[in-house]
Amino acid sequence: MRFSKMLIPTLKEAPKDAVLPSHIFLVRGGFIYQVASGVYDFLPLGKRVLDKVRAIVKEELDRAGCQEVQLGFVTPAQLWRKSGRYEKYGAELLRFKDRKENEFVLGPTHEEMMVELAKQFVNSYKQLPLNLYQINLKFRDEARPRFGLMRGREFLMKDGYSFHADEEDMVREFNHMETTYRRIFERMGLDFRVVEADSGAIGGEGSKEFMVLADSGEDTIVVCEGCDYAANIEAAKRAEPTPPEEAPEADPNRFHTPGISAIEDLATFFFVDPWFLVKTVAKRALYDEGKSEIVLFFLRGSDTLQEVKAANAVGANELVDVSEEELVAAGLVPGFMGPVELVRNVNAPEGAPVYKEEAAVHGVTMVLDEGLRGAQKMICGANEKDYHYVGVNLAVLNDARFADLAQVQEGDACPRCGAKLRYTKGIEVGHIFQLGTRYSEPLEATFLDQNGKARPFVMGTYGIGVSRLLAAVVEQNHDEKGAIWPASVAPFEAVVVVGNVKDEAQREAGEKIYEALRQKGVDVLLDDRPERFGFKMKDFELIGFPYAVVVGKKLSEGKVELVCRKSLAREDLSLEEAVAKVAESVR
RNA sequence: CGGGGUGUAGCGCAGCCUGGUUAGCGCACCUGGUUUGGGACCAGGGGGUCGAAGGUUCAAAUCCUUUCACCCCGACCA
Repeated sequence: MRFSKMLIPTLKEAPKDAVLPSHIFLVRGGFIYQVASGVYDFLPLGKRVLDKVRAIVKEELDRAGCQEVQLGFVTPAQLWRKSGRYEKYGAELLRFKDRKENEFVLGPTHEEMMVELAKQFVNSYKQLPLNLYQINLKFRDEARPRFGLMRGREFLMKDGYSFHADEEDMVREFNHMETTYRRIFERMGLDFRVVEADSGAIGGEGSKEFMVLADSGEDTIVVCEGCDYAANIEAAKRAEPTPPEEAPEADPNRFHTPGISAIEDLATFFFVDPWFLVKTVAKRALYDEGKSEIVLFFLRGSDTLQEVKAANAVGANELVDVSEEELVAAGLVPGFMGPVELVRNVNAPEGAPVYKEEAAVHGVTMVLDEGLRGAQKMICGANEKDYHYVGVNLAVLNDARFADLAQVQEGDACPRCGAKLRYTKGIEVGHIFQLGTRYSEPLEATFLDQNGKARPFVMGTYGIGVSRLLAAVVEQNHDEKGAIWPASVAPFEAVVVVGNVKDEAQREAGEKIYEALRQKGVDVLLDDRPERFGFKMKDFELIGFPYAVVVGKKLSEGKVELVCRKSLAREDLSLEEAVAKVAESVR
């Protein structure tokens, strides 16, 4: 391909709204063009990269035994109603009607459609397991698209779904997919971590995310300095923390704490570490069909509430802030809430302090963090204005509802090896998930087992953000001049730059090298534009082809220059050497 | 969805506050010439419903109203 014939509109200036390097360079390099909020056109260079990424994904999945299909981008609303997601998915689902007033949605993900497909054609355990995938457009009407391809509304995604006769086989495939995904991202030259992820209402260890490490990532992940433990902060665990100091000695008592309710102020007031305080976080939990309730989450004052964990603990779709007025209306005392009277205590041990009668609250659910189980000598709100209890033994609440609610903090100990955990940022490029029968059951997708009994498919689901990968690759491979593509996904593996096209000898040598590289199977571009040398080199650096063979002044000595985009190192070689070296380097 | 901001040539911007001839600049583009190892220079040239609609006025890019789009912070993100 010749540069002079290709539509490659490189820009000297960055678009004013671009912040991330990947966004800036993809636009400046002429890869993509924004047509609407969160919707991008792929120009020739962008399309080439996209196709290469897509090809790698396809190659590895096919090798892993998956079968590619392509489902309709436009999907009937009826299916979504059946699974209950038509309402639940919310505003992100783009709904519309055709001329006959039939309702449709643009597919944001395709569980329903794929389950329907399996239901239609898979009837027997003999047909299992089956792993179907597609690489197709998705549309999610994101509240706030941003960062170029990183968070678009329309995007290319690989979504796969596997069907199994039992849990065990599904887990086997899940692990197989993890291996396959690792290969895919390794081939793209990405530095990534496989992290344990939030598996939502399903729970368990059935969800892993593939995170490309980058400061600009939108997800916070917790990684261990000692072993390979890594988890999304929404799901991260830690070894049981050790108390920071001796527990404060205090007889069980009700203590006057006028106007003091913030954790910090209490810690100062009582001269104790926040570890010994009970923090109460009030939220309104939203459920299906517009139902909601106030939930009080209790945890150590030294911890903060992890909202995803908290939402999962009560099975809520979402947690929102709740106003003081609402709390008061529910019979609560904002600023002085504590678990003691609120959680019914039926097994108070001998010698437990006598607290006042259970507070007159209604419609409130309470959950305690695991870290408070059996905690002793604690200080907590007395559910009375300006009063706290000291010397509280929370063992009295052992029958209460406990869950992991606390957010893992930097410096906490690894749950596996005990080394220190720290935070890093990641871009989610893949997610694999043990679905179970979450969709097959409500959609009545069943098969007949050996005994001729109908059973719902046990499913797994696996996603890769294909267009997002372009952004992730650039985010991790760029310098101040532009992108630096790994050869495996580069729009071209090399460019031959003719320094001055009016110089007949240079032009001819350029053509010769270009042809020789093509003969060797190198995906090469010939920059034959009538531009000055510097201009072309800037474009090479901006676009980020892995190698440039520069035909210029040293041609008179029989030399051309090989420039490595990554190191920017250059070396003088004969024409033949340059061709051989490029061909070898991109393999 | 809450808060803030911006819409003027393909891109980046000035002009608006304080209304007044043909709406300007840089880059890009076209023609000719000189250049040719790090985003060249000279000369000439083309391109704009000033986001849209309505209003005020003798007169609107400029003031008012409505509306649309895009961006930023936050909320949200299978």
